[in-house]
Amino acid sequence: MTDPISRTKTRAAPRKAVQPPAPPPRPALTTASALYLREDEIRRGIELLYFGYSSMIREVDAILEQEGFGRAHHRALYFIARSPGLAVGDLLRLLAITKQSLGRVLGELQDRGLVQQSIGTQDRRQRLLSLTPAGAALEASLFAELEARMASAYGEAGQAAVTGFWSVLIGLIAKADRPMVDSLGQS
Amino acid sequence: MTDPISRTKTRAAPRKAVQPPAPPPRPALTTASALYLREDEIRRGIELLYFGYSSMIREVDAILEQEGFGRAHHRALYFIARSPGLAVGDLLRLLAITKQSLGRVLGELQDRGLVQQSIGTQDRRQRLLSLTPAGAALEASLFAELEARMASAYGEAGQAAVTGFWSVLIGLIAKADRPMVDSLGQS
DNA sequence: GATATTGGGTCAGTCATGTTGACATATCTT
DNA sequence: AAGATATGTCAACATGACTGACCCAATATC
Repeated sequence: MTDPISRTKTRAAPRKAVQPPAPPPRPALTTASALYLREDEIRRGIELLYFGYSSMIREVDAILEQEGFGRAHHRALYFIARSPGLAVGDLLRLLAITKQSLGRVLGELQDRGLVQQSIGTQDRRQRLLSLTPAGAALEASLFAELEARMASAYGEAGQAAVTGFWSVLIGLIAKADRPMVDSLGQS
Repeated sequence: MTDPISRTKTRAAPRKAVQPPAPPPRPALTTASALYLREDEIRRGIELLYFGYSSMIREVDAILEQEGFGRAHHRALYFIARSPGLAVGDLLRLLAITKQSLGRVLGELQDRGLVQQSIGTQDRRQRLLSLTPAGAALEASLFAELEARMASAYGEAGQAAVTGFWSVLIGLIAKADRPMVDSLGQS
């Protein structure tokens, strides 16, 4: 029993502590230094995106928990608020989840009287989603939190920074998906 | 049974389709128009952040799935790669999850031979985390995907935009958390 | 007009990742 | 010596994803 790696043992077997690893082999400052600089810039972007998103959503999570909802409910509320009359299929494409997953969330929102459906006018198979007054009120309170954070960040950074912020994010989105995102504004 | 709202019924009761909602009451173009403009800018930021993050992570998810891992494993790998010798407690603070959640993830990574621990030099209670060569290889392949996306977005947007991108994201992070994020670079 | 496709809904089971709460052990601090 | 800290572990549970298999109604196609 020299190297207890397996996790299948019934009673816990502590994982071995090894020798401290050799320090990472930092290259001499030659032609490679530009590449290292670039890697750091990339990593910084990844990290800021991760922590920025987490921070923005944190307070919203707290409100949602009080209401007995989760982020999934919020995303549905958000996009329905953004594009009233959205069809179920369009919402599915935006969220990129399965019909079954969305079905549960949407069902709960309808049963709580926050979301309602109407029958499509051109295509009667469609179900067009909209918020009830209660749904609009909840969405507004959630949006207010996001807005406060975002407006403060915009203000700190300035208008030019906001433009840059947008354009980098657009660049991250696959070209095929960009029309979908762009069309959210004007409905 | 006019309004089958309850979800407690055994057999499905279809939710009612209501009258199409009145069109949203857009205000006349008075003093409020500046506010509406601002709301749209805020919503655009929220959406781009959501879709940008999703898009960036998408291909990484595919690789992880092949390996039988999830995003949680990736986050651990990422931060250990970023700050070799990171203590468990520091990783917990970065991820903002519970010890038990991290324990499972870290255990799996160790059992698969991707992560190893060593005993802290100043404080022998600490367990310092580092990647094995296999772990470093997997992390590198995941990073390569993120890097490709991010570098392309940086390139499309230009250096000035990248600076703006960073500064808005920093603004989103609570001031108390900023030192933690900043310290990732120089370890 | 018959048939195929599409939009939406539902049941059932599974998985990944988070949570509380309670304890155990080794090490550091006072 | 006593208490605080860093880490690990067991157990039970919640959420929100997933796959797969069906169903109905309405539209499109041949």
